[in-house]
Amino acid sequence: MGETKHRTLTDALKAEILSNKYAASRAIPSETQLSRKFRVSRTTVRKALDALHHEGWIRSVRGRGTFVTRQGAARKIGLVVPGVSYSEFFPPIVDEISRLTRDSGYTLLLGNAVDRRPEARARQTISFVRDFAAEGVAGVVYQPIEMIADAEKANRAALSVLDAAEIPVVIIDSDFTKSPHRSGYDVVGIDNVAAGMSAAGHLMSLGVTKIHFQSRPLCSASVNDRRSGVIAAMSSSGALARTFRDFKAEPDDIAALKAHLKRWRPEAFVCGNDTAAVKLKISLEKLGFRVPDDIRLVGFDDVKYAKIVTPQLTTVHQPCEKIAEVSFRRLLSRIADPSLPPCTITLPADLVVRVSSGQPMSRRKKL
Amino acid sequence: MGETKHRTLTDALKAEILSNKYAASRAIPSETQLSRKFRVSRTTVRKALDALHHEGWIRSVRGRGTFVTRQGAARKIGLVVPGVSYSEFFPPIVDEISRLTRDSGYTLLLGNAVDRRPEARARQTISFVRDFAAEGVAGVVYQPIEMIADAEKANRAALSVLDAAEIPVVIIDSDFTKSPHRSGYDVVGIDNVAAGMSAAGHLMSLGVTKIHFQSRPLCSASVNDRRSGVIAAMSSSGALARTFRDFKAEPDDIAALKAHLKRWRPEAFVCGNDTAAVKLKISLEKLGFRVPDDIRLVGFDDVKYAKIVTPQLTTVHQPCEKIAEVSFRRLLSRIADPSLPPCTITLPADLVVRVSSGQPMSRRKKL
DNA sequence: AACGAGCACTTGTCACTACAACTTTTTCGT
DNA sequence: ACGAAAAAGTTGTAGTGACAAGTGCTCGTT
Repeated sequence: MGETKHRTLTDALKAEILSNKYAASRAIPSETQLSRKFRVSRTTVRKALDALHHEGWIRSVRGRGTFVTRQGAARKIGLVVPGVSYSEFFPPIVDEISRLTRDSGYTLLLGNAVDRRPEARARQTISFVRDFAAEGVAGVVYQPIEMIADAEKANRAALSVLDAAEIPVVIIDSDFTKSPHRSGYDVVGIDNVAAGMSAAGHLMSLGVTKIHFQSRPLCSASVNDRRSGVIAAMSSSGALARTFRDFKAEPDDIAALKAHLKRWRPEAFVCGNDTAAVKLKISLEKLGFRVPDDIRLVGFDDVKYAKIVTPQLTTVHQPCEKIAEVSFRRLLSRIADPSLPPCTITLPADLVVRVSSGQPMSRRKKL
Repeated sequence: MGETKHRTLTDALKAEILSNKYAASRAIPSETQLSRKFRVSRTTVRKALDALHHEGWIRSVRGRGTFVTRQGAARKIGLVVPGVSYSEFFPPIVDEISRLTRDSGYTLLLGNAVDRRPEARARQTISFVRDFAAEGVAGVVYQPIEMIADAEKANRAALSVLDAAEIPVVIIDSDFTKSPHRSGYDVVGIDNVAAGMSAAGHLMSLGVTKIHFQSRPLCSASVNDRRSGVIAAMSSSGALARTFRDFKAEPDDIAALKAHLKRWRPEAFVCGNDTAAVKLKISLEKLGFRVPDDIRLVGFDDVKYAKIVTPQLTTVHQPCEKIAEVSFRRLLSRIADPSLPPCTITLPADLVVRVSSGQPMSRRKKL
């Protein structure tokens, strides 16, 4: 089969549309004009146009002409991430979304805020979003701004620009509003509450009772949900609920850690994420505590170095590629039908048991 | 435009395919035969076949002929619900899914287990599922069996029949496994943890501290998640977590209720669902407690009579139509691409504040 | 100046023809 | 009797021609 006339014509027209040759308000050349220009019959032209119509690039009106649709004109997708290099969560997501956009005939615009200071990243994010709206992207995959004082306000400000231009948005990782509130956008990520329950449930099954949760002062909604999951798991076994404590501090704040350990004597820390868990391990060792013999640790995300550090980190795996795939598909669906009800899509997050969570209590006592 | 020749031919062929006129292994009549039979040109026949091909009913092989696809042959959807009449949750879902299946050219097979005894409903469900598999349905929307001792095992048994036949399944309402575990199927429902947080958060904002959670001894995973949400919300304001108590009993178990009230003196009950809340209200009144003056109540689901009973019930609204719509769309997606990763889709569930949750504490004390 | 008829142009539908690419069946030569 | 070639059938591609249905503009009449 290979290259047929109508197929080459389809591709040629796609390329012309992508290069903004045709304004959205004006009609593209008529079927007879196209048949003359490309030296094919009108039948062939119609077959090519049918294909484009089916893929949502154009729409035709009898008597008036054929027009490029909004989606067709702006076959670009924006991806907003606050600093690819600052987390191991994003590189695979960027890779996967790049692949998917290319496969679907879209162009990817990457807005990667790279400033070290979170406030500057917030400002950068807003300027990216403005650019995307000006470029007329068909949709945006958005990772919320975190680690600043009024994160929700900053995210609202950025997304209101896209709302004004009626550009669909899918949020990845987790919503920027604190549970149980919702932002009203689609969200794709893992079930952080369930992840927290898995982490705590594992420790409890080992016989651990005094489980504390470490999180940084300005933490994201996902970390809050993980904390909720830990509490929910512990309270499901009655009395255990009373042994929960928060350790809300930077993981390398040695003084705060020392005071916390002395006062509450935790048996295990569940940390907001793997990065914090590794830092906390270093802090604990500085204070003379060994992991997992004296204090057990569990993290979240399953970053690359989680199985390289000593001891290997027990953590909850974050399926980045699948999150990217699902969020992109969802964005395409929403571009096709903006009236879809906003929903949260969560993917399974499996606990990966390694060394840092330790052995069962009874066995340890025997040694 | 109206009825064109190719459109009537498309519909005629669809009807013929639906009536099992053509075996999947044999080719349907050739284009020239169809053009003679329907007295139209081959151009028109091809246009009709193109449409059917695009909708996934048929596939053609050059030189051999045109064949009905698996999906085309089995354009039936199964809907399994354990007793439409026993809950206000299901009638709107059945209505909506009936409408959507019709609109999409599918036939709906309804498996409605109607026995009063839950164990009998479980057996009925399995026989429905067998019938569906024998009929060769393209997919099943499944509401898990509840209220029996080993519900998870029963659900697994029913769904394994569909797995063996490689029939896609979407579960509505909530998974049949206890959090944080997942069954591995798609799930469409509300975020029950967030709903529980909303309910408790509302009571806390009124100044209530002693919030208890009522649930029946054999409750579903969704009720467990709601309970987790209540606990999570209460523990986020520190000391409050210690005032939580479970009241795990039938809502019309007066003796148990009396003992619970005397021992713990709750200020409010969050109930597993609206039905239980209304029953609990009656029990409370029998014991001389008024709602909301002595005890506040919050339910879940926002059933029809929630705003008819006295006092009107504060509850969390369950968006049944949207759940039906989203689950059906998801099933179609999964039929089209069975390799999609299984995910949980949750929709927003808004708190509806009415009378049963009472006034703010301070104002009440003034009166 | 306002209005309407007509004209030029658009897309949508339909028919017929021709051939290419491929598969299955039949026929014919060995 | 067997195998290869031919024939007959299938879908896929491409062209031509015709008319229907709808839009927008022009020109001429009132």
